[in-house]
Amino acid sequence: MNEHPPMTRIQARNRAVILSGGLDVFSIAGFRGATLDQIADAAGLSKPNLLYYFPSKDAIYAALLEQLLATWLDPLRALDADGDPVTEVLAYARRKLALSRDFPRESRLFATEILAGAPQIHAMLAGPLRDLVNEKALVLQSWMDAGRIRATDPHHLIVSIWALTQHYADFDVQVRAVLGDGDAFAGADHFITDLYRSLLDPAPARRL
Amino acid sequence: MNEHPPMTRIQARNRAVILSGGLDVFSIAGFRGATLDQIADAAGLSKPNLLYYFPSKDAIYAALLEQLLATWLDPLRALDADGDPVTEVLAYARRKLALSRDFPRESRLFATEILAGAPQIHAMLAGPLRDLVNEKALVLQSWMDAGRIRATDPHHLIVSIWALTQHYADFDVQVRAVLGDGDAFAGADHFITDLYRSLLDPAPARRL
Amino acid sequence: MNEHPPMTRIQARNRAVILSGGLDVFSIAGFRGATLDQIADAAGLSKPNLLYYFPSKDAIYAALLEQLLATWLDPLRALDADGDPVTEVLAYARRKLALSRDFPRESRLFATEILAGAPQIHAMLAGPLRDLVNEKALVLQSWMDAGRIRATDPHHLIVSIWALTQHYADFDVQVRAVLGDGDAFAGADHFITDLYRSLLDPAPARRL
Amino acid sequence: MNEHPPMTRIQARNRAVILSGGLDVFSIAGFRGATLDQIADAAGLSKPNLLYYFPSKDAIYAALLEQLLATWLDPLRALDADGDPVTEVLAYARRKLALSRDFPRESRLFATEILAGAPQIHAMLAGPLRDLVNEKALVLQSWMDAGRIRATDPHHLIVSIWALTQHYADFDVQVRAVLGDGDAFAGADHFITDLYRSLLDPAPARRL
DNA sequence: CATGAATGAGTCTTCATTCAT
DNA sequence: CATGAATGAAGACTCATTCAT
Repeated sequence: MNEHPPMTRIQARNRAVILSGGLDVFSIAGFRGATLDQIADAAGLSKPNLLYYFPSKDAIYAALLEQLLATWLDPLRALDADGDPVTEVLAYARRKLALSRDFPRESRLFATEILAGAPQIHAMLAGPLRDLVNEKALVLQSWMDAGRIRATDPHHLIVSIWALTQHYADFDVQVRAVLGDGDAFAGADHFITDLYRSLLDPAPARRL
Repeated sequence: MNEHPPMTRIQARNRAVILSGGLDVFSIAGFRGATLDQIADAAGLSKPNLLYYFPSKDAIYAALLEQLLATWLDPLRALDADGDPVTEVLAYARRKLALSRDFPRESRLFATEILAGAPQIHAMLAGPLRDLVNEKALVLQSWMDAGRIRATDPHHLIVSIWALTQHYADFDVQVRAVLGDGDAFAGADHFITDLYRSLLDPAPARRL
Repeated sequence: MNEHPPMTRIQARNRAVILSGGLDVFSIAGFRGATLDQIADAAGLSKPNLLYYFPSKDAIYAALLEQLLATWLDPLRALDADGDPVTEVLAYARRKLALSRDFPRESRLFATEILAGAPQIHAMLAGPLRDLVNEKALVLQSWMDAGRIRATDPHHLIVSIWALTQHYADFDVQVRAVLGDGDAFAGADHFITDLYRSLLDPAPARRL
Repeated sequence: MNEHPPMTRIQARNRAVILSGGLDVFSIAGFRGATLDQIADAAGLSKPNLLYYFPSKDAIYAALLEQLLATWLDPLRALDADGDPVTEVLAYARRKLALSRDFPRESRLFATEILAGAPQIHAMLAGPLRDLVNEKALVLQSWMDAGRIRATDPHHLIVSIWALTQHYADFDVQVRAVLGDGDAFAGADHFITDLYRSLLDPAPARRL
């Protein structure tokens, strides 16, 4: 089942530091803007040693994206058709926001890739992502049809959650410049909860 | 008052053509990813000729950002403390969305700059932008205090409008992959209007 | 008819010196063994300037081979079915030998390419070269059938002429070590003439 | 007398395996074109292990050339001044051809070395080889003087035998492209025998 | 105003070789 | 005896920029 020889401790460690260094650099500079020198510095390894573990700059980038995509859709996948509608949507939005808070570099990596036209992950967007979104949009639609949440466009609802939650990671610099250097995520959590509860709650007794 | 010699028609035209080409390229590839060759191609000029009109690659980029920033805050500036609160906020959001629809390259250019850590425009973020946001947040707060819109965090309200509206330009590739190639902005306009009306309208007779 | 813009004098000159420098280096070191630095030195240009005129190392090599192949088959093409058989064959061998004498670098370039497995020119060998050899072998065969030259294998006859004549260019170092530094080609010319006259002349009054 | 410690069976086997792998690679790619990775692959050993048995890439190459030169001159050495002249020369040419047939990699290795200017074996060419050729040329000359073979240049005679016989190994790719994939050596043997009998036989009753 | 020519400073990648175990 | 790990030096190629006309 495992086609590769077992990884030694050194291999595992070095691949990890390289990926972490790569994430640091790629998430700020994008693929083209990043240099192997920067990544090697960030990883604390020499440049040829980098290429001993990964065959090329592309391979590092590809490994990072693969690793990212493996978990990127998890929050949406967890949206449960059998749960309470408002609770489920709010929980999804908060999970997504927590992901941005805990993995801002990954979020920015994703953003740079999308901004560049998604050369590496276009297939995933048009395939698995689209399918998952359509599936969950049906769930949302069924809830709306049953009057359990207010009717609105389910696709745009999902997209709006992405936009809002990722923004706090991706536009971090701007957010901090405007909101100050405190924890923007706590306030964001409140605001986003408030926002989607207002939109979705069919019973307008809104304040908690 | 005009320190530069008067610009000939050719000069004006070529500067414009270069800036447009630069916008094409920078907005997709980012600063480092863009090359003068690509910009020259996009502008239909030779590379040395580019550098006749702008002293360097940086200068083209800086000129684009400057041009962008000159109008970037206009929609927010236009938020009128004397207008009807809900109407004003919704109008602001829709103006911002229209800007994304009509100037997606500019939006992406701004996004790449922010993602890279805003090396060129940090001062503007921490200065004029922050000041304007604080000023308008006070307006929003006064409306909330007067019960004319529902109470929520005015800073996050503004940030959320940025996030939502810019997302449709910046993450265009992803949005199209998920929503299809139709006009996402029309649906976004409806959704965003609905979303903020739900949040803000103090009288819960929400449906139109 | 001419799809390229007309070449300036500088372009023509620089392309020529690059090709000559490339010939110097490739013919001794082979493709892999040659470096752009060596070629740039031989051409008297900077390395980036080399790549201003040719897009890559491969392109220089390919241009040299193309130039070579354009004339490589001329001596054999000139073998005239209507001429005197012995005269024609001897003249062909002597033309080929003269080519080796006058263009030893080209001969060695061809040799290194063949020794490496002919990665670039295999198609030419299996196509035009094979066809031409078959055509001329038929001519030789008809002469043999008519008793105008002695019967032997016409294909091997042609191959042997290649082997003998090219050897004096390709194995120049060895030939000089054994024969001394004098003009080996003069002696070769006599010997080769003698050799093929002996083989082919149907009338055994052999001495001249 | 034996300065080296006795070689274990593993040592002997691995040195042999490395030399064979090196021969595979060097004979196709030349010295510069060959990489230790390729040789290690061909030998089925790891790269550092290669360098446990040979101190450097150069050393492998040098060992191959040394091994080659040890037997390279044997066919010519065996030319017997006391034998029948025509028989001796034909036998020499056929031995040399057989060597090319049976050891084509060695022949190509020699060719790449000569084409590169014989940096490693120039001394051998100008010394032992030259001496041996001169010695055998005297034998040939004496036969000519005695009228036992026809008079021609004995040095060129020897060189021509090298050229013809080695060509079938070194230019294998070209020969196969022109003659087809059959056994070119059988035909070559006939042709070469015919060629030199025609040249040398003093009694013109030539056909067998 | 425009462009062909040229280059120094990178940037990715290869590779022979060394080190440590 | 064997190999995983590491690297300095070099090599092909890119690119912003300068020069000359």
